[in-house]
Amino acid sequence: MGEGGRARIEAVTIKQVAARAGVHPSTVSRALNPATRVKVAADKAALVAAAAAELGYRPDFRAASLRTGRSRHIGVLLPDIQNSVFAPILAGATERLAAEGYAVMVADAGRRPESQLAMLDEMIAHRVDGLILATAQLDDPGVTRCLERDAPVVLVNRSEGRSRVSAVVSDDALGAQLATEHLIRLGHRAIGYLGGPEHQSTGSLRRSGFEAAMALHGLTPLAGSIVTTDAYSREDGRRGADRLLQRTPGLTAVVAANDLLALGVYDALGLAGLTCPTDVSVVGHNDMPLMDLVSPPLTTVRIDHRNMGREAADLLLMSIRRQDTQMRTVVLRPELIVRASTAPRA
Amino acid sequence: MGEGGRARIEAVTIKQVAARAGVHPSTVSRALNPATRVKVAADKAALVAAAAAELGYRPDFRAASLRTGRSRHIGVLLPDIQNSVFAPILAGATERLAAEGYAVMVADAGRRPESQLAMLDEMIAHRVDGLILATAQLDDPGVTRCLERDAPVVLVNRSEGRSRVSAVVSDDALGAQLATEHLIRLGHRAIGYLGGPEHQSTGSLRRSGFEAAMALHGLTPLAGSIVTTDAYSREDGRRGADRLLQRTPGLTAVVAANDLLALGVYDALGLAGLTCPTDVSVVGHNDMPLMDLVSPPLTTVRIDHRNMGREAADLLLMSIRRQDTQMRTVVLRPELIVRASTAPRA
DNA sequence: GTGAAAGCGCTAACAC
DNA sequence: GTGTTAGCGCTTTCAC
Repeated sequence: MGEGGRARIEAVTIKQVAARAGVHPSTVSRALNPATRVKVAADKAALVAAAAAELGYRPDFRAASLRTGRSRHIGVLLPDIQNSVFAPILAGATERLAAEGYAVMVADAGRRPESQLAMLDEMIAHRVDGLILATAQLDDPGVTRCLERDAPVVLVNRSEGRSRVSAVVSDDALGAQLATEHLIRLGHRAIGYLGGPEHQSTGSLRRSGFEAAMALHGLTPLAGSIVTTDAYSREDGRRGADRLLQRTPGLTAVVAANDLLALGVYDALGLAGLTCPTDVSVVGHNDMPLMDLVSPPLTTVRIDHRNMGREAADLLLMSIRRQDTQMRTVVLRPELIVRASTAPRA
Repeated sequence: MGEGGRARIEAVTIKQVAARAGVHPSTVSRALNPATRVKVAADKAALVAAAAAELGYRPDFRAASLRTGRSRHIGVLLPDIQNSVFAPILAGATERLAAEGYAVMVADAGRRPESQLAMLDEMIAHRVDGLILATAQLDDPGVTRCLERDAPVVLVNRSEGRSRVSAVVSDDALGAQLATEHLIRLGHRAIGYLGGPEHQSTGSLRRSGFEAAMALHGLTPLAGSIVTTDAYSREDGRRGADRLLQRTPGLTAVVAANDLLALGVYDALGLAGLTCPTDVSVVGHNDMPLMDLVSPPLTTVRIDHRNMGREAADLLLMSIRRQDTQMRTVVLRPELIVRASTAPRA
């Protein structure tokens, strides 16, 4: 590659195009920008277009950005790229953003707030025009930082406690309620709950949904039948389910706050010599890919994460363009997907 | 947010820091850059650091980039963000890249070469310092474009036919061979092959591996027992397996070029009233997440995709830094993971 | 060791 | 409608 110098992407400048077309650089700029093309004579515009095409000219967005103050970059902060919940969110967001000419900077920020803040600062240093955060906690320092920096920001999947910024989330309480009522309808009474981190909206709201559904049907959770975990992982799910089974032996069903946790319940049941759904019914949350293929196929609550990503991008673009300065929360409706991990109480 | 103007991330400039510290902007630049810090007096450096911290100064990478010619952006082109093979690749790459101070621009480029080229051009317009392509075909126009543009590029997961650029791939032929020999060892003779797209290295090499293994053991594939698909999807897998079962009724085992295709084989077997592994053994390729939980747990070939992403990032960084101008191909060793989808021939 | 000055490639306000 | 000019925020060569 190249002639031995430092590796660098070759660049044709606006000046070279101008020289070739025999016009001034600003005319080239105007001719190439759809918004200002009307200001330039048709024949010159054609000349410019031809010259640009011949030279393979691509405007330098960095330079334009420096001048206009808009980078056409959006930062997306994810807690875990490999968690399959976030892939469709990212896909939905990039779909919308790319269509609008925005480039997407992605960071795998991890679970620790400090590392999340560091990556957020990094993105701000790259002068992104706005941010989509999938990392929010109920009280989130990243949101505070964005507010300080006056950076347009939208939360996705998880919301904040005090609603300081726009967010796109699923109705997590409703989802957990649908899951719980499905079990109640199947005759279950001794229903355990395996929750996620309580400092995240998903963890807290889904638990509320479970409790609300139980109360609504005059049921009181048995002592020790609500367990929360530190993270949404299969391993944490297994450990949590172990505790649940040990503390509350009579359980005939478990509502898990997340599919990964539900798979952990499968693991724990297997280890305890129990069978799902014969001995214990299990419901998950998210409807991750392949949940129809695990054994038994998981009854769960489907969330349209791809659409969630799209909506978040739309909200962010509106806020960047100030078409709408309004803070708003979009709540998507989840759907119960009944499969074979739930059965009538024996 | 803000005082009603257009949304914009507030910026503290080097000038403001200089004014506050009572020094010249160039001194601030030198003091803040680790490489040039030695050139500035310790007391002034401390003054600058304090001023920068107080103001919350973050250098504008775009401006620096314009000046230095290096954007510290890397573009990653994926054919499908939602395919779980690419998430760990992206995670591994961002891990390395972020550690080295590079921001990652990601694009979901789709399967069509035209859209891939368009997104590639977009990234080049953003003046990325280099590119990681997970989209490569055996004859890839994107690679040609990068070469024309003199853009540092590394392929990941899929390689090119003529090796024009560096790549990090799994030994796909070996993987398919391991899978096939495992079946042969179990006594299977009538082994079918369900392949992926032939214009991709994975599709072509895995098929060769299958054929090589068969030949090595004196076996000849039955007529019609090799079928290829247009895409690595569960649905294409089901259709392909239908054809396979119909054309070659006596098959007792199937090597699939990919886990998704293998799951499609499960679907087709179910539809045909056959059972895996009792009637037909199945082997996949990739060891996607959850393949241990599907029913039956899938015997497959594990590839360390996260490490693949890391290695690709490393190779790219070396090429950008010209520490090593060498074109090189890193071939990772895959590993056979035996689970319950394969059994001795009945 | 530090300041002055130029300039990366572009856009936009201004002149004509 | 087109050219001129200035400048976005930074780095880096050149003086001193």
